[in-house]
Amino acid sequence: MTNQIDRFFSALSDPTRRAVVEQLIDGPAAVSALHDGHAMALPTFMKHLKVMEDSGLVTSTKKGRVRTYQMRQDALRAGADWLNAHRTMWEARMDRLSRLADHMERTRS
Amino acid sequence: MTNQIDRFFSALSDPTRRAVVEQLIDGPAAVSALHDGHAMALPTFMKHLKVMEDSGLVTSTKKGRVRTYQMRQDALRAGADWLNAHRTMWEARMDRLSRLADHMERTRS
DNA sequence: CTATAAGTTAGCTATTTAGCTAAGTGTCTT
DNA sequence: AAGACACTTAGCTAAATAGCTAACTTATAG
Repeated sequence: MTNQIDRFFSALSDPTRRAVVEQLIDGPAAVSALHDGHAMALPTFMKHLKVMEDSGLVTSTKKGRVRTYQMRQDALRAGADWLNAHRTMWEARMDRLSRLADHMERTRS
Repeated sequence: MTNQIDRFFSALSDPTRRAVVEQLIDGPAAVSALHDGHAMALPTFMKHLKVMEDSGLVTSTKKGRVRTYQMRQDALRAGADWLNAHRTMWEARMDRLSRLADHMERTRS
């Protein structure tokens, strides 16, 4: 039942996974390079990578014994769009409210 | 250990909770008004509201027997900022790469 | 050809999450 | 004062998540 945007936000709700995004923005990297510096067992870390891949954030390809992860094109688009759209609606509403307050201020008996 | 941004993304990873955000953008609403149309028991629904309040997305106040929820000022800001910043970095990198590819194209023997 | 390196798979535990029902607490309304 | 209304609390279950170790597979290096 959980759809893509659920998985997207869920993937970003963990600091380990956000760190991976930040690292991958600088370019593709192998599992062990990504794992470096994370104080957790490799299989645990690999579960995070799987979550990220399932969420559409990243893709991976294997060559020889090394698997390389990379950001996916437009990975951050859908979530950013959702947030920007809703933030815009919210700010528009705040605007209307403050204009209304202004008006009531100016026209008070 | 889970920090505010974890909770923020986690709160938005559920469709029920995103629907509540959308409803609250139109203005504050009482628990039962928010609950309307969601096919789940009220206590279950209230847990979602608690998650949202803990995440900093919304606040609530109680007057008489009615509790009213409202969007919090700048609720969507932190998450939108994170995403926009990272998307920008990513797109800048893509730009550099495509300029590089161009250059190699033009200077090939 | 053996050893090491890079992942992977399997299987376990603890915690969190999402759902439920039943019963309780105040606050209106009549 | 009684009943209805709007939550709230308590306590349960099932499934998902995050972590671990141990053992396995497949490349590459020597």
